[in-house]
Amino acid sequence: MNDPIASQHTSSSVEDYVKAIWELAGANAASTKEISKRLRLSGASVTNMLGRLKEMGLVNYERYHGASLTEEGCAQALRIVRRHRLIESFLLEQLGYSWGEVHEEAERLEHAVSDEFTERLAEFLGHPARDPHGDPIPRADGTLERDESFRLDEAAAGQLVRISRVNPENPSMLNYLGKHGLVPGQTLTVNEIRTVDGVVTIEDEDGKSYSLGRPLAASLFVQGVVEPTNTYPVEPTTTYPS
Amino acid sequence: MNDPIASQHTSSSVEDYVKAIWELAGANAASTKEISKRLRLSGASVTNMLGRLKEMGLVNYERYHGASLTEEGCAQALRIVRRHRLIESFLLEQLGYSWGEVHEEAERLEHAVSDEFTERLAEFLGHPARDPHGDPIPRADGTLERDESFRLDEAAAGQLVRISRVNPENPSMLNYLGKHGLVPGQTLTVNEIRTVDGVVTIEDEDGKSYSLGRPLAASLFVQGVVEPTNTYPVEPTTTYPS
DNA sequence: GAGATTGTTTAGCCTATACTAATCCTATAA
DNA sequence: TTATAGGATTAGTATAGGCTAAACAATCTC
Repeated sequence: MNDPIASQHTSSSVEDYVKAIWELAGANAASTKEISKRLRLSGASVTNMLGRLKEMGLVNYERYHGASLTEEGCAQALRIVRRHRLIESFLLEQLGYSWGEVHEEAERLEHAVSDEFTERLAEFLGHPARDPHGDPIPRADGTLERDESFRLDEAAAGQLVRISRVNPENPSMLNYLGKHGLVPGQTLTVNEIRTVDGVVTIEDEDGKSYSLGRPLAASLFVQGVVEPTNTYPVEPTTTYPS
Repeated sequence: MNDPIASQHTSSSVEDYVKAIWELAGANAASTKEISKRLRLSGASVTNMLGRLKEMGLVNYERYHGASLTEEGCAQALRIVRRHRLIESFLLEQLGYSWGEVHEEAERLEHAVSDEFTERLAEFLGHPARDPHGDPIPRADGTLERDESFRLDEAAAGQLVRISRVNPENPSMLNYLGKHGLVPGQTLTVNEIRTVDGVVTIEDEDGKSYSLGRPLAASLFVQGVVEPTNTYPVEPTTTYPS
């Protein structure tokens, strides 16, 4: 009577592993230790599951040498990440969740929703390209926007940058940054980078300046912005680009 | 490392049993057979789980005599039903699901969403009192609107009735009824009830008439409507009731 | 190159939840 | 009052996915 008919869903556990490997390593191999730390499981459990994932064709795995995603595993990871980021967008923008609350809920929901739901939600939200943290949302066809951003603490002093995304790992940081308007889209000038302790001093568009400790600075991902030196008048276009 | 901290969620299985018992029996006892049929599980599995549910204090259970919900079990069932019906409302009204698709998705989601999510969703939907099938949505405080409706095939010939809800069990019936506008809120006149084969003939507000076979007629729940004979002008009120 | 350190795997176990087959009750029908 | 049919339970088993403790491999240091 155990009837797996039409179950497009692998188990929640399997999905967690695949996603974790994707987040940890992308196309590279993730070690047992890394995975066990991230999922808060014992190493033994991870070893065990990696064997199973290999059987399923989701990872390449050789003992003592970590695991990397196969093509299929990677596709699966992107499906989960797409679900996750769309759900986060919905929770934040429509249901009024705060940045801190959102992650845990999305973490549970991402294993329960169908592809049907996901695509209808995407439609409902207007097919956003990025979630509220600024992370790109994988597309339904399994492609993912290339991300050119780098950590704020790797910027150069004097550089003009725009916040492209915020590491969603730590809710209290998220809330802090959100409160000060340090959210995706904001433009900042990097005033000083103290390599000794990692403190980064920045100035926002209103001229307010902040000193961010290393953990905060490492949570902010930015892209370089080229200050236009010569501005030519923009030719009027006949159509209105969105 | 198995850490059930702060888990307001009982397992999905437990929730399914509790909900099934509620739907089958309300305050009465449900038999092992009934439960096993509804959940599509073997009788042995059900017996086993009923023992466990009793340990948890969710049901009263004596072997060979079925199980009924305890107060706590009932409260839990109502929480799940509330989640289910709110989710169904959202899927139908906001995401554009059809009546047939909605049930399965809600069935999965109801086990994944938190109370936080549920209440925010209720707010988002404007705190509806009934779901799109016309079923009353249990309130956050655990109370449930009394339902005065009866099955269409138990109406009297000549009676004027209003559809109050539609049994959501059978998707294809739902779709059929929906296509013909036989949805909650519609007013009908019962023309004839053939007790021999259970066929009910009705007439809708536009004068169109339908013959419904027994299964369809038993899926439509209606309330009697009293045709106003004397209409008095309504006194104006000084406050605007919502 | 020999330890020492740290990460990985193996072995053995546990729980939740399902299953089948066999047995046991209960209620109904004669 | 008893036979019997059908529902309920028990016994034994399976699978997924965790765990700990102990053994093992790889790497880093001297």
